[in-house]
Amino acid sequence: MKINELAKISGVSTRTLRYYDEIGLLSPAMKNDAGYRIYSQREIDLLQQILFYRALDLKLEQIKDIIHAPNFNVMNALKSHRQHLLEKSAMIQQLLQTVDHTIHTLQEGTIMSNEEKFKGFKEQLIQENEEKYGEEIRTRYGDETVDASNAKLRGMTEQQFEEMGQLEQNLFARLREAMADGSPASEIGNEVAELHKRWLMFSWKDYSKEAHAGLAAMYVADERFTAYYDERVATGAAQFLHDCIVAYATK
Amino acid sequence: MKINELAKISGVSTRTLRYYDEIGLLSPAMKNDAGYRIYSQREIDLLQQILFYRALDLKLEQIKDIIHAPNFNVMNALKSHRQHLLEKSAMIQQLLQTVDHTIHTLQEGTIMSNEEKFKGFKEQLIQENEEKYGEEIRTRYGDETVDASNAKLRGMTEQQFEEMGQLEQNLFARLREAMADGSPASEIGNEVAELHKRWLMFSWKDYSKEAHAGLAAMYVADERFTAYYDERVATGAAQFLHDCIVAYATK
DNA sequence: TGTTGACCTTGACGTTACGTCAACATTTAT
DNA sequence: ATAAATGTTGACGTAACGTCAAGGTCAACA
Repeated sequence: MKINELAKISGVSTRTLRYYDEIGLLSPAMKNDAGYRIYSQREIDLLQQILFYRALDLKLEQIKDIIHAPNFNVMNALKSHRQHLLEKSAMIQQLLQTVDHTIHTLQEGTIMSNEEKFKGFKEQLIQENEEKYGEEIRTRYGDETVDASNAKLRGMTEQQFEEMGQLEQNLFARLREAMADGSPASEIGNEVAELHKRWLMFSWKDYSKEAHAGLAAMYVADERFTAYYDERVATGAAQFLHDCIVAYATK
Repeated sequence: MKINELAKISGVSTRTLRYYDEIGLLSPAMKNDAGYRIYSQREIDLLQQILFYRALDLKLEQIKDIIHAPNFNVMNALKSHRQHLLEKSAMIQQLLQTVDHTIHTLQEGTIMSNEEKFKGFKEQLIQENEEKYGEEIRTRYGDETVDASNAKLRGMTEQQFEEMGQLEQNLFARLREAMADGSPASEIGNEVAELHKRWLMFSWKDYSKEAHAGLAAMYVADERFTAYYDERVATGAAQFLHDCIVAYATK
């Protein structure tokens, strides 16, 4: 029986059979004068065993031992292989959990575990931006603006990111002060608008007073924006910030 | 920051960093006059993202897209990766089941599923042989005989195995005819004994009339042997076969 | 100033189980 | 006789690095 016949009845490629010969896993019974590999019934049977163990995902080296070592302990080999599979399975379950968590996080913007830290945080912010305001922003300013914004956010360094956070805290504080002061058109109200602009510039590629005022309008029109500031600063903060920005932008 | 520093704070090898540079996944910010790779804060951040995705078992090519393609859909990538993991997990569960089954089969010699086919069938037969008659045969003829028999059976080709099955069918048919004829010492009874001898030779290394007669004695003494023939041929078949063999062996 | 040692570079091989040519020999069919 | 099928060996490619090897660079110390 020549190599092609064996390949056909066994379902493996001729390359595979040559490779098995090369590594000494399955050698032909003989070679004829032309150097052709000639296989006999014995090799068919051996190949069948080989394919059985290969289907269990054992390494060819291991199979070689099982098949050719006269008193090889197959049971031990299988048990250790079983252990190996179990470990692999456990790892995949772990990976699945992490992937699921990441997907969920991207979708819902939930709280991150410490492990996911900084990177996860940035991704979440991008996602939140997109999901919550992406539609409005896209409608108002076009796709390019949003994508560029996300890309810029993505490209931020950790340091820049921290600066952005500090700036926002600063904004919150000044906003509270301005609200206590009473007038959005005051100097402190002006400062609030400027802080907001600087904060915005971390993710905006181009700034315009119109766009700034447009965003401010959303701050009072969209309850999610409103809630964000009202929760973090004080009730009415979103409205007050809006007023500051409008005063600043029309100044 | 030179390559060793980045390697140390990130926990990857310098080889890995050079490789990432080579494939364009993470290039240093610049190279100094000596050709040293110089990394900046930006690369630290990128590397962090890379390692996060790598931990999810994504291919570096995929990570490259995620990190560098400006509007790459991370969500889709993760979802397809999740699917991939699920499939891998299913396969491993499948493998575990097969391995467990194989281990169990080796241990207990239970019935095989069709999947395990020929190879499994041979193993099972050896196992059955051992379990059912191993003790008696070992006692009567010694371990060598049994082990050699099993080894011979194991070394049989599929073709030989089929021949053996056909021979047995033949034996059954002639046995029925001989029983109808009435006398175990007849010519047809003689033929039955010869067929049984040929059948036996598939697993016996050495044949002797004494051993053949000894086995025949077991055919009537041991209910498991008796049942085997009585079920497959006719009631009293084991006894009749015994008589044929004795007549043949003492002829 | 020379030298040592730490650190850097590129280049290349090894890993696993084959797939995929390529160049050439042989067998089989027309 | 010739074309088609089938065989051979040889070599490269795959994924993500580990592991030398040969040689350049840099800071420190005698």
